[in-house]
Amino acid sequence: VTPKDDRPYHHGDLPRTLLDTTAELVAAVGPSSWSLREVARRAGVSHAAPAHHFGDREGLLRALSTEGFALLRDAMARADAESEGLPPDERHVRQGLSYLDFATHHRGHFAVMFRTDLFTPDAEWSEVAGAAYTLLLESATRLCDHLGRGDVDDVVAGSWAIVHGLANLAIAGNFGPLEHRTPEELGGSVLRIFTDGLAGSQPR
Amino acid sequence: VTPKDDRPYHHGDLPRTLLDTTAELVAAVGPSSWSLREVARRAGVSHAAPAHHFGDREGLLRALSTEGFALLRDAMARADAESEGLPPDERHVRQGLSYLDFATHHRGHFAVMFRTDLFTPDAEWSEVAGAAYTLLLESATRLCDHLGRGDVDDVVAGSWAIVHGLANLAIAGNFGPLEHRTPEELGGSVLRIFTDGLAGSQPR
DNA sequence: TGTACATCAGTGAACGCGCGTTCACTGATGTAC
DNA sequence: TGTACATCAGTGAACGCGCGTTCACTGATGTAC
Repeated sequence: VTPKDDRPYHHGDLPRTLLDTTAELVAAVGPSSWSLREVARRAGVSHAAPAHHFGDREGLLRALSTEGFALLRDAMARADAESEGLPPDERHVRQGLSYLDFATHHRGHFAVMFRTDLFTPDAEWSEVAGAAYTLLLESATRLCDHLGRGDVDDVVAGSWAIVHGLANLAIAGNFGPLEHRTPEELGGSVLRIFTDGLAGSQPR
Repeated sequence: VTPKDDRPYHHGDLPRTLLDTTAELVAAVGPSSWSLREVARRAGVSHAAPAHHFGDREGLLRALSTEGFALLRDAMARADAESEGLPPDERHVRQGLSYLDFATHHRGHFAVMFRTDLFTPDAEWSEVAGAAYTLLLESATRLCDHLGRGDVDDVVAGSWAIVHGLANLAIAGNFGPLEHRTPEELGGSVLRIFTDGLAGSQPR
């Protein structure tokens, strides 16, 4: 099926195109200022077309967020699988870097994912967001077991905050004199300092 | 001067009221979805009044961001002053906590401060944002000197990311099972793990 | 193989709405003399 | 102390605009027989 022949009436895969277009537009103007009509315009369909697949504005936003968490979950799972056999701290660092990589390369999705003030989460969203969180929790737990620490919460909060914060600062672009370093470089260094701290001190 | 007597024609200090109202509204609906007319409505003035003091929408946003950086700078300077005499790592932690405290208690300002995609920075903005950054840089440098480390960039990026990330996650409210801990508690633990890592390992 | 018909995808006109900005205005204040 | 006048703060009507949503429609597809 190749609908390349001069704009047929039926699009081919409009839902896919709409998600891609929305991600692009959100990356450019933010998760609030995009409009359904602009998405339709860029996708080359009438402004009423999106309603057929996503209901309304909120539905499209929810779908984009859900897709984002699925992509993040997959990226984290991949990092986990590819680092099998390495020490828990190294695996934890690599998982963090996969988060950072996802955030900087899927800015539209990332900008929307946590914005539950902009859409009402449904069952699918909760499931897939929970799955991503579970991967983080498992890696942190493994690391704590390895080090004999009981403060899993601190490890989860710390590693999440590091990569989430770096991602947001890098995306905002107000990173001051740090802009000559890539987020990945900085992320690697900072995460390793953090895991060094975990290895070298007791919870207090 | 007490203009309490039944809504006089002149407001008293409308610019102040407009900034406060905008901060509240932005905290509630985000840095894009607020409207000039809603601000005026809440401030009890006509919708054309804000233009007198801030020119246009962008001007009000810029003023709010600038004020935010001034408040942050003051909070960080206070933390610095109050921790004089303590070891550099402890002082650095306290500076970080002052950032976290500022962010969670001035959500309207914080939501706007780094959004230079929404307004064009002017000289005053650059000065005051630079002043806040300088305080961070000085604290990180002092800590590095104390520990004999050369990677000031990593220390700046790490501590900033930790508190910036925690603040964003806490504000977004999708903090998962971590919600039973306050951002300040978590911030303290995480920052100390980070400084432990700085003390216990060499830059690599 | 052909035809009728149900289903689905996308259209385009219409609606009502809240928005930012402009502009001539009016009310209040303060200063010069 | 009083008066004229300039300046400043806030008003309210008007404008044009892009928006999300609704709705009757039309074009395309696929299935039953």
